[in-house]
Amino acid sequence: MTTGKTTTKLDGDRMSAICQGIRRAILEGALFPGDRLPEDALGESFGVSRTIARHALGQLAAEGLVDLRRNRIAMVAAPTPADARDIFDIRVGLEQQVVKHLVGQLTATQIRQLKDIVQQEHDARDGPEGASIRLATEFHIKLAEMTGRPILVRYVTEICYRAGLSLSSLGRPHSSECAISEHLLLIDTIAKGPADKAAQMMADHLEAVAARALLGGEGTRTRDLVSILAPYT
Amino acid sequence: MTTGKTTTKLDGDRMSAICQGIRRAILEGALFPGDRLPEDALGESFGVSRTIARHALGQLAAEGLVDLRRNRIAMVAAPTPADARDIFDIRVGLEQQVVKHLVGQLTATQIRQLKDIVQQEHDARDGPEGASIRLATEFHIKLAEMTGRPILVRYVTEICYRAGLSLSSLGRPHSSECAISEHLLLIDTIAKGPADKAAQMMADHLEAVAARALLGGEGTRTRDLVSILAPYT
DNA sequence: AGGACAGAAAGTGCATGCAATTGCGTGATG
DNA sequence: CATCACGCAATTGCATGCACTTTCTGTCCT
Repeated sequence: MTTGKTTTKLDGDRMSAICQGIRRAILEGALFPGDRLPEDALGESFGVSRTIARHALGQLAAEGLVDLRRNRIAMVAAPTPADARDIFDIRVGLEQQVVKHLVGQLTATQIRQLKDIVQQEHDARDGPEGASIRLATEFHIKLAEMTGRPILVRYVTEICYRAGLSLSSLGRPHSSECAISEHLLLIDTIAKGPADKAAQMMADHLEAVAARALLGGEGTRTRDLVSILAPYT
Repeated sequence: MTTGKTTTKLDGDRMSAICQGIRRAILEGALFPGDRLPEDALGESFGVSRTIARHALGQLAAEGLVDLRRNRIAMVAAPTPADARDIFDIRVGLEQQVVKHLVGQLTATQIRQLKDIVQQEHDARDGPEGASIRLATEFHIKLAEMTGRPILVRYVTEICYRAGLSLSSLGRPHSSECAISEHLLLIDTIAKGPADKAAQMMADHLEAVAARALLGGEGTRTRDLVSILAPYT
C-alpha cells in the first residue's frame, strides 16, 4: 500500500465504501456539480489504489451521479432542468408505489421509526444544511425499505440521490420546515388514510419539494477535494 | 494484446460492448440464471483483459443482471418470484409514465417506426425464440425513447432487461402471438385514445405478459460459455 | 498586450503480476 | 459406503507500470 496510513480497516468492501462516501458528499452538497474527481486523489482520500477508485466512479456514473468521459477527469454530474423534471416525475411514480404497498400496513414500531427520523430532522433544523437534506432523504428511503421490496428500495434510493443532486445543482439551499410537517402528515395518512389520499399526498409533497427549491441562489463552498471528502472516508 | 485474434475493431468503448453483449445474451435466453461468468473467460471471449471484464461485471451487477459475491465467480442473477413481482410492478409504473408522456403526441413517423418493429416481431414468430423476446423488448424501449427523456429511457431499459431475465428464469419460453396484437392495439390507443385508457392498456399488457409466462417449463441449452457468447462479441 | 505553440505535467486506459481465497478432487478414516 | 481432511488448481482482489491523451504553463512572435 502506498499510503502511509494503516488503512486495513478490515474492509467489508472498499469499493462500496468509496461509492457511499461520494454519494453522501454529493447529497449533502459538499460536492458540487462540476467538481473534479481525479482517480488518484480519490484513491488517496480513501486509502485505496486508483483501480478501486476507478471502479467506484464507474458505478456512480451508472447511477447518474458522476459524469465520465473518455480520457477526461470524472466530474460530479450537472443535471439540466430537464433532467431534474424527469427525475422528479420518476420519483413520484416510484414513491407512489411505495405508498401503495404501505397503506394501512404500518406497524406501531415502524411508525415510531419514521417519527424518530422526523424528530431528528426537527433537531437538525438549525444545524448544517447537509444534515437536513440527508435526513429528509433518509425518511424517504426508510419508507421504501419498509415495503420489504429490495428492488424497489434500490430504485427509490438511487432516484433520491439523483433528486438531491438536482436540487443542489439547480435549487436553493433547502427549506426543511415545510418538509417536516409534511412528513408527519404523510406518516399519518399512510398509516390510516385511504390509499388514494396517501398516494396523492406523496405526489404533492414531492412536487412541493421540487417547486420550493427551484429559485436559483448560489453558495460559495470549499473547493478542495481532500478536505471535502475527509468526513466521508 | 494477448488474444491472437485481431480484436482491434476500433473500440468505441470496449466495456460497454461487453456489457451489451452479456445483456443481450441474457435477454435472449442464451445465458441462463446461475450460469458462471469467470472474468478471464469473459475477457478472452471479447478480446480484452480481465480488468475490463471485471469492470463490466460490476456494471451488470449494479443493474441486477449479475450476482457478484466476494471472491466468488460471477453468476447470471437468478431472480426469485418475489423479485419478479417487484420488477413487474415497477415496470408498470415506469411504462405508464412513458404512455402518459406520449398520448396524443405520436407523429406519423413514430407510428411507422413502432409498427415496423411489430412487423419484425410478426416475421420472427417462427424463428428462434430469442429474437422474439428481443424484438418485444425493443418495442418497449423504442416507446420509451420517443419520450425524449433520457433518464426515463435508462430506467425503462434496465427494468426491461430485468423483466426478461425474470421470465427466462421463472417462466415458460415465450408466447409472442398475443404480444403482437397487443402491441398494435397499444400503438393505436397511445396515438388517439384517451390517456386513461392507454395507461390502463399498458398495465394490462404487461400484467398479461407476466401472467402468461408464469408456468415453469425447463429447456435444455448449450452450457458452454464461449460458444454461447460468440454471437454477442 | 494578446494569442499561438511547444513542452512538461497530470491524468486516464489498460494489461499484467502476485497474493489471497475458494472449491474441488483425492485419499484416508470411521 | 459415506464422511471428513487436506492440498492443489482455478479464480478473484488489488496494486503497479507503461502508453497514450488531455491540460496546463511559460515562451516567443506579432
